[in-house]
Amino acid sequence: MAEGGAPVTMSDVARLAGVSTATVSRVVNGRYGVSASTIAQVRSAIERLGYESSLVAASLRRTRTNVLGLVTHSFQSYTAEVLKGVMDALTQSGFDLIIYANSDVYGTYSEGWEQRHLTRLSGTLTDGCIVVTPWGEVRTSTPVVVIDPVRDSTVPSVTADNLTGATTAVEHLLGLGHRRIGFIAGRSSLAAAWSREEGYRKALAEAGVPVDPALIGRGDFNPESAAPLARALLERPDRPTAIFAASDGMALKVLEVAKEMGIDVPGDLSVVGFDNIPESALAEPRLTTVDQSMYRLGHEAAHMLKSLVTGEWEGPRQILLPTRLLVRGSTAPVRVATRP
Amino acid sequence: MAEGGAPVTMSDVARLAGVSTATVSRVVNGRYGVSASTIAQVRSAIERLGYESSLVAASLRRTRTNVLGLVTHSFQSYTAEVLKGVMDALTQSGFDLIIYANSDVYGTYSEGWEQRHLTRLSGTLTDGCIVVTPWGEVRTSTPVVVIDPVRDSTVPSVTADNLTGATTAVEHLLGLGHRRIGFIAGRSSLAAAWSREEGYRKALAEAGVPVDPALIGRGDFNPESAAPLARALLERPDRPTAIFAASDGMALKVLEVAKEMGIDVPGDLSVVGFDNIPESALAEPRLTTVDQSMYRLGHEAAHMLKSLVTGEWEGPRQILLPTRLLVRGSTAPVRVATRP
DNA sequence: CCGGAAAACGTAACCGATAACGATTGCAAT
DNA sequence: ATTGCAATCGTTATCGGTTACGTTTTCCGG
Repeated sequence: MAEGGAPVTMSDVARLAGVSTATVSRVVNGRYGVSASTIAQVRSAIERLGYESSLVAASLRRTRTNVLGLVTHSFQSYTAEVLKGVMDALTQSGFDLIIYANSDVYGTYSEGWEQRHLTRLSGTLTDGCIVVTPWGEVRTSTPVVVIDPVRDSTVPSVTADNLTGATTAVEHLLGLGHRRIGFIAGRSSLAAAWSREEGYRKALAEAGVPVDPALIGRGDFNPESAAPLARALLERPDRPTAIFAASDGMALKVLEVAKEMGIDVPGDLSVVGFDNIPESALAEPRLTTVDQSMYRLGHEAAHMLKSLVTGEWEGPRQILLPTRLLVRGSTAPVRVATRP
Repeated sequence: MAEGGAPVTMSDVARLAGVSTATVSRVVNGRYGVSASTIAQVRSAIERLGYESSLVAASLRRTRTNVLGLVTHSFQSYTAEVLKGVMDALTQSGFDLIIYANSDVYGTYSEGWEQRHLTRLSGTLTDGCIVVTPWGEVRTSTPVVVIDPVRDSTVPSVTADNLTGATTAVEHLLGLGHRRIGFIAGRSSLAAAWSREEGYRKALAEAGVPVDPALIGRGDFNPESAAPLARALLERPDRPTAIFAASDGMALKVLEVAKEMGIDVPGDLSVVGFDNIPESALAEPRLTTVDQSMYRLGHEAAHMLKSLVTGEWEGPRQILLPTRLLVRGSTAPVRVATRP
């Protein structure tokens, strides 16, 4: 290794090879119009100096950069899954990936982060971007695919089928005999949160169970927001026999609160989450949840963005991916009615 | 949202505000020498147009960009932990983070990836870079901190105390009465792999147990590489009663092979891993392993890089972080000797 | 009312590369 | 020996900002 001095630029190569920078550029990009001997000269100079072209300078002038961007507000465990899916979709595609994360108030949702990140990247650096779970709308001059968009968004997006997933989850609880089913909602501006609530209402409606507004708590997907809501639900005299939380993070908080309050899960309370984050399989009891494959979300989003950039996208601009109910240890048949 | 046309540039702002781009630049960067009224004009124009400065263009001319880079060859679950640590260390620090990943042969170690990624970023885009588990040496013109460097590297680095960790792991096995302890090594060019092997040898030496070369298999940290090695070890007539694998990925493979061969873990065979990846807690039986906090590795690396960039680093350039043995279900006392 | 310094602002070079265009060269056809 | 057409290569403008430097304006005290 060498903590080498100034970075070697294209003009360094040009000088050593005795040609102009234009020629070096042509060689680097394999363009037509350079003689074999000149190519050899330039290549040898590049080799000697250890030159590598600057992504920044190139992207400033070029229209296409063959780099896709991804912006996210934080790195949770599911983010890694998304990234894996994205990378697998990009393998051998010729597109590299740049992920941008800014440093103010990491982990919390500062208004407009997606827009700031996006404009930082999309000016010239990237040909298009994937935005993971934005907090608001996004506008850009290059193609964008959103994973988990906001409600009523018309931006190209990839989402899990939250409606069906939530419906199935609640049907599972109904099938176990539960009738008083609490719900902890996510931030309603997000399409995912809204659909999950719709699924909850739909399943109840189809089973002829009236929706009790008192059993619905309004969280924001942040696990911390769920604790007081769970407590409030469980302290009610007519407390629910089951709780469906709109995210695993919040569901795990429910488990925690129940344990604190001495409520046995799944004996006294059944709990269902949504997402299937890795931690949910580690919980005690293991959490019943709706699996949305983050890997697939990332994979599809990357595939779609790639095609959008090259202009060969034919399919729909809003993709819905199936979900799957994972029945684990946190749900059980309701106890024989103890009501008067 | 709006799929707006061309991105708005600084000269657009200048034109609307009736000033030169130099003045806009001064306002944007809060530099001295602009009257209050002009500042207001420019700000209003920026607001109206929704202008945001291009990271690319700025970084080309500027020396400092306040962006740090990170390069990794793939996104495993531990990568997310590292990233969390990095981001937490960067919160409110004024440094943003850019992660670069290229698309050829994702997941496999193509020679020299770290160097390619690095030069893509370090030309002008970033002030410094973190490299996660490189495959070879790295040279750059900007500061670099390596997580898990190669052997005998002099680059600033952050590493877990692999030697002590491995020693402790083997001592744990010795304490359970094991004497024939197999070892599956990692790729020896990496410092981590080498130290873990040293720890193995050291613990045996201190216990007066001779090292049997036949009990050492040479893997490369890739889980797949461990399967045939484990099989070979376990098919021996004098097979080991315990196996220490240099990584959890490989240790999990050992569990798999043992199950295939009908060998009971931990009854007939004890297994210890290294890393404490999330999956190891999910295995059946749960894997005893040495925890190296990926979060802390990332956190320390980011902290160090930040200080190196600002030139205020005082501490050592090679940091060693403590490890912790997690005793779980895959280890048990050795069965009474069945030897003749 | 004037001189002069400081404040405010514009001009132009520049960062490292690419693209459009023009200039030069070589070789075959006329 | 000219002409014509490619192939080859250099020159220059440009991308979107930043910055050194020069010019103009403002605002004092004398």
